[in-house]
Amino acid sequence: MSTVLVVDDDPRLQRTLSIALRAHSHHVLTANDGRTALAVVAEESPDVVILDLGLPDLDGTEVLRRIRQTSLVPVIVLSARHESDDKVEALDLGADDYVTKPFGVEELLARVRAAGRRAGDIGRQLGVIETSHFTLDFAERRAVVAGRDIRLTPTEWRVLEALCREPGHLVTQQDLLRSVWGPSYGRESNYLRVYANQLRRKLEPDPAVPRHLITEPGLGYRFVL
Amino acid sequence: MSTVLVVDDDPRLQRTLSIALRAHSHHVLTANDGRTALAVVAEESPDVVILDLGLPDLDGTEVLRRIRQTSLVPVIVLSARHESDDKVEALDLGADDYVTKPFGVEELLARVRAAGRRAGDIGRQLGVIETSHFTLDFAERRAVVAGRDIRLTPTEWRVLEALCREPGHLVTQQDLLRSVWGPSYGRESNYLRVYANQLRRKLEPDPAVPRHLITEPGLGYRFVL
DNA sequence: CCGGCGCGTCAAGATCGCGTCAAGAGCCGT
DNA sequence: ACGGCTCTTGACGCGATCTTGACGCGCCGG
Repeated sequence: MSTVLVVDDDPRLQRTLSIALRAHSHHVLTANDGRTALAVVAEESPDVVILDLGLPDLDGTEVLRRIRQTSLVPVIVLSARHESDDKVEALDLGADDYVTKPFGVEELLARVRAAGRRAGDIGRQLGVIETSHFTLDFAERRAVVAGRDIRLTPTEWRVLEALCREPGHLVTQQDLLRSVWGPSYGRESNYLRVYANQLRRKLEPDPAVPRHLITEPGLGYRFVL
Repeated sequence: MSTVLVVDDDPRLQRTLSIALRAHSHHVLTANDGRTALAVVAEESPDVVILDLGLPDLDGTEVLRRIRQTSLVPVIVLSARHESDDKVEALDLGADDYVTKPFGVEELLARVRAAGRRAGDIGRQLGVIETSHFTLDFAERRAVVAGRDIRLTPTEWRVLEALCREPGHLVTQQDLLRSVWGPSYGRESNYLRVYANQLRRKLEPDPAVPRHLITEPGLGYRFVL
């Protein structure tokens, strides 16, 4: 399914994890120290990294920092229970999750799946969305409506992204506001009405009778292909 | 996913909680004292509030009381004291959960998830309800009756939610009124008759002979599949 | 047979949410 | 500094939705 890099200097733990991960059909890479880990991340670009903070050569947080300089790969940090400061630091540096030892293998597997899923969701670019009337290329930021190139503003693109992540699904006003304008905009405002209007004018065949950008009164909007 | 407000005057605890919550992909807002907390609740309408009772300016219970004057947001109360009086008082004032310090971060995270679920995703838990004649998708707010998409109003959905929580079971008029129109509407009124009527017209094969939305005279209504 | 009670039905008025417009502020490149 | 493009914000009208009151009908007990 996915490639997981296990970074740990304890051969026993490494072995246990490898077996468990392979049993769940992950591809497993291993590294015993920080330098090797960095090399493997660079060479193989794994989908998930499991990183023990207690390493022989480099400090675990240092490894994490360097990984983050070049990669957004999800990192799950392992640490002994008492090193809570490390934990805090690791998460600040961009770890995606932490697990304190001792831990159950099942728990770790669940977190690997979760991390992979989160990354996949983020990484999954919207690519191209096509309807009978217009085409949206999110990667290129190009919109073609009825054969003509149309300019959309940055905010319009972001609204569309939030709506098109799951075509056909309802997106609540709150979700829309938060993913476009940030967490603080949880309440109603004119934004959505104005931008829904704007988008309909630019995209819909007949803005007065929306076919793709559907409003769900009191709830939010739905984008249908 | 959801926005959590952490109200605590201990910077260390605040930091730990923030990091843990962010690691589980919540948005985090913080407040060091009661006044700020009230302002943030009013301005940002978070999805969950974690409230420490020991605050510098206002008494924690007072903060809770004022939050409840304007908002139904789920509140999880933290307290160092083992005094059960506080616990009782807090729960009376409308706290949704109560955690005594010291506590495990995982435990708190679980309670945040639980609180968020109770409050936000009421519809989502119901999933899809299907009968021989119509299908209701509460998450997507879609109703298909005899193969056709039917539009239901927000209040109609809320009534259906209350009815469908336990298909086949009797739901009393009081329960219905309370869960749709709020705690103050314990008394009889026309609401239920009007909306039962409305729903039957939209959903029943023959509104004159209800097969799914059954009246229990003097008691309430029953939804049967 | 009669009267009360509870439910179904209807319709009118009040209210709410959305679409629309436009003015002004902020930002950027020139 | 200037001009153009965006974003923000307030105002307004309209249609959908909610609320409320009135009325009729059937059931049940007196």
